[in-house]
Amino acid sequence: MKITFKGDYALKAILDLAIHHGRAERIESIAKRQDIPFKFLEQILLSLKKGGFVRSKRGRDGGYYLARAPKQITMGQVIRYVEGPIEPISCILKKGGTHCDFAAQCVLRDVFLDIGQYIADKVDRVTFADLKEKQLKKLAKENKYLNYSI
Amino acid sequence: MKITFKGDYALKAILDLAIHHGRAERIESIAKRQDIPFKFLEQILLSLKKGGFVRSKRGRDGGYYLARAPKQITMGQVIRYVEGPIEPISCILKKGGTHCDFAAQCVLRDVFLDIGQYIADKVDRVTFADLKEKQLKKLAKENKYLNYSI
DNA sequence: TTAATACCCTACTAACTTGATAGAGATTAT
DNA sequence: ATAATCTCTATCAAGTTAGTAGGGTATTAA
Ligand code: FES
Ligand code: FES
Repeated sequence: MKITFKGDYALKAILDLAIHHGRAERIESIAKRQDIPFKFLEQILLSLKKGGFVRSKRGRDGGYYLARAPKQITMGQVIRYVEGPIEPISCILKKGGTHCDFAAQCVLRDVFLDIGQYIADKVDRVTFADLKEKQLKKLAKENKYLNYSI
Repeated sequence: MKITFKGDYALKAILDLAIHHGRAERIESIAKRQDIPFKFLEQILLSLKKGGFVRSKRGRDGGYYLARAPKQITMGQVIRYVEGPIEPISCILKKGGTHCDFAAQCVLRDVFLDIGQYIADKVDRVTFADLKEKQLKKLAKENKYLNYSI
């Protein structure tokens, strides 16, 4: 019951691009800011590009940028793309992809479906515009106390 | 974001023992009813015994039985025991076990904590008495239509 | 007492997933 | 040209998952 580093990194990368929305950001900049291994992030961004979340520009002054506005991207879309289905499958899916023979009588399944529904609802409602706003507020509050600039 | 077969089997085994509460059930009977590989279930039950969920009786007419009433066992207890923490850790836990350096500013963490809280609440509220009751009702309803007996 | 029954325990393994790293190639601004 | 950047494929060590194998030990019916 966990999200992988890959998924976590993907979310962080997109949040980073949301915060710097409007210009192309180099992989290395994102990697440093978000503390992600450079070469790993390279692969993740390539995958996110295939998924239609980001676009890129090559050569000097190149980098990555969001394919659409932060408001149009949800956590759910990203998680499903890099991690697969969100539902905490018990044996909801059996081998093939269709659900198991006992599904109709399975009371465990009901609980997991309920949980899956909650998670889906949650992550589908959170956009990267929301995350960006919250992130900036948190940082602003910190700056007030610590006198740092980022 | 998934539960393993081991966890699924553990839940099914305990539900089976809850349904047959009062007598000792052989591993093989449980394995057949719940469609679990015998030798795998053997290990799982041994582990559940160490965890204090079940007790056993050896020799002829031996088998496993619940260590306490179905009402006193929750899904959460079992899942945590066989699967570890329920929370969909983002990078909430870093290497050691303490949370990461950026936790205070991390907006992703907030979302995952919320989800983790919901899951924990849910599975901690569902007891095996609840599951047993629902299971028996489902089976009864099926029997009415199909004229089967189990 | 003894044979049958059933749990106890440890070791092993094949396949898969995770979290990367390596390096050559393609593209673009200056 | 050339330096900066993304592109793409391959590889890999470590860990996890889903089992299997096989002998050992306790209990009890007969
Ligand atoms: S969904 Fe298959 S047994 Fe529960
Ligand atoms: S909790 Fe560590 S960066 Fe989010």
